[in-house]
Amino acid sequence: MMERAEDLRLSLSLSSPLAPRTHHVAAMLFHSPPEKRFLEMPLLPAAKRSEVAAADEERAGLRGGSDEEDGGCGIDGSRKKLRLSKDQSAVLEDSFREHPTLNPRQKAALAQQLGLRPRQVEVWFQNRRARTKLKQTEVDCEFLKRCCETLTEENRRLQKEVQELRALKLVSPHLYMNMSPPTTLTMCPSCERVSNANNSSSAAPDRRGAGGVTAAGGNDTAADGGILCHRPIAVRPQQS
DNA sequence: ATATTTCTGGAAGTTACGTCA
DNA sequence: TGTGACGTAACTTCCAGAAAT
Repeated sequence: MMERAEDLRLSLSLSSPLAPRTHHVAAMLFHSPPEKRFLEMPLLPAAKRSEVAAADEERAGLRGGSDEEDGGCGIDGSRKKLRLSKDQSAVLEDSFREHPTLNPRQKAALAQQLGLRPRQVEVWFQNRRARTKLKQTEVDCEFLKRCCETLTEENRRLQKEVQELRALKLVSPHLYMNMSPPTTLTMCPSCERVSNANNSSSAAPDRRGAGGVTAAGGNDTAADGGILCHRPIAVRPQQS
């Protein structure tokens, strides 16, 4: 069904330029036998090189026996990067949707099915998880940005309301005391509990007691421009 | 049963290649 | 034709949990 990896690499340069850019297969540095890799990474400390050699030997068991000769590095040690075919990408995507992480058995089966080395399948899944996470982070970031904008706007509106009430209190205290309380419903941004200024025993209980605070009392709610948490913003003026 | 070492696999970050505008 | 941006395969390093000693 699938071409062998060698064939894919062979067909790389012949592949259609219209093919999606996501379809790559890499001929990896990892392909090279350990001795060759040491020549290719002279800057690696000796201790590190033996570590890599150990890892190579360890992983060799996972690889097919024909991997030695198809190392992806040129004579100059440069990496070659090849494309996955459409079919390979589709299969990998399907598999990823089913289970974003693979156990060794699944990895080996998938590798065999696609004509890739298990290591390539492993890398593809690692990168795919990273891309998914990055995308999700972007989405979350966008969502939080919108939340922030909404709250900023709400805060601005409430501050204006407080200013108006203060002004009213100064100009006509009698009217201020007799006015019906604001009907604004307020949601705490952190706990999302809604409080109704007309009902102090609303969904968000005010732990500071029944008295509440006056809008002009210099409390630490919207009047100060702070974050509103568990505190009703619009409160009934205290009756004297 | 507990402590230490080794192994294993994933996340995060980086490098480098191939493609396209 | 050269170049920079971009996507992504492959790599390195670090870490946590499991397995072995």
